Amino acid sequence: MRSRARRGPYICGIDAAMDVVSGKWKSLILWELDNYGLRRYGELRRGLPGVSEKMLIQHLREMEEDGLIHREVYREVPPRVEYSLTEHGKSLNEALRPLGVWGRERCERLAAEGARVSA
Amino acid sequence: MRSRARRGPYICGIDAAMDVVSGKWKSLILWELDNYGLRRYGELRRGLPGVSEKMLIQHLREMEEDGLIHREVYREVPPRVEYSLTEHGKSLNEALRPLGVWGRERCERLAAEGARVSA
DNA sequence: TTCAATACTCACTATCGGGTAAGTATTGAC
DNA sequence: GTCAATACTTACCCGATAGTGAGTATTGAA
Repeated sequence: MRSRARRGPYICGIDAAMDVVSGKWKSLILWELDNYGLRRYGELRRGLPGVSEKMLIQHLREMEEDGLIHREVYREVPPRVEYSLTEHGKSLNEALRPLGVWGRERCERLAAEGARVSA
Repeated sequence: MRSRARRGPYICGIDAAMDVVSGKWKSLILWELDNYGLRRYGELRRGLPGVSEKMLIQHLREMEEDGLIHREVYREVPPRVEYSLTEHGKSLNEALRPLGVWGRERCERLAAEGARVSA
């Protein structure tokens, strides 16, 4: 299998950041973990409606490998695994904030356009 | 053909911004146009070593449709077409800046790691 | 004995982004 | 008549990304 080929060389900072954050659910995982602090696998799955189990663990593994999140396993039955953000994950989330603001403004523009069109 | 299906609905601002900026060369195109102000098609192609003509115009068309760039055609022979950033494009570039900084720090971390490993 | 609960793991398939390479249109210079 | 220069356009292919659905391991409860 082995996804994850990149990890550089990168042509610029944006490229390096994108490599880590590109993936259908990664920014949402980042947001969930930032919002809740600590999240079990099943909680994440239920918190991201539509995510497949395969993609969820694949993304979690890659983000762990990239040093964005921490994975804590409790040897219990039934098993318990808790995910949280590392410092790098937190700072990435901060760095994404302006982009989120820009995106929300874009949404508003699109909504306004749509309203004008459908009027 | 028709790429470009999204344009919402988006689940959050990051999602909306990512939809617009995801594409192998888009952030670089943004940077080129921000850096030079005005850029012809051929200049962009030469400024982005490795880009294929197909991907370049595809990205340019999508970015124009998304309101990020302006396309000015001069009816001359041989033809001349100049691209530039719109206000939205400029603000997107601003919003991407912290991400670029984060990415550069990540590059430095990776380099340090690599140095330690190869030592 | 069977089931529930949790967190995966695996095989198969489909879709999409991107690469390659050739072709188009226009007109002035040679 | 042919070529150069520019900005595309088109057809075909490939690999990466993502979806589907079934299977695994453990142990306490019913």
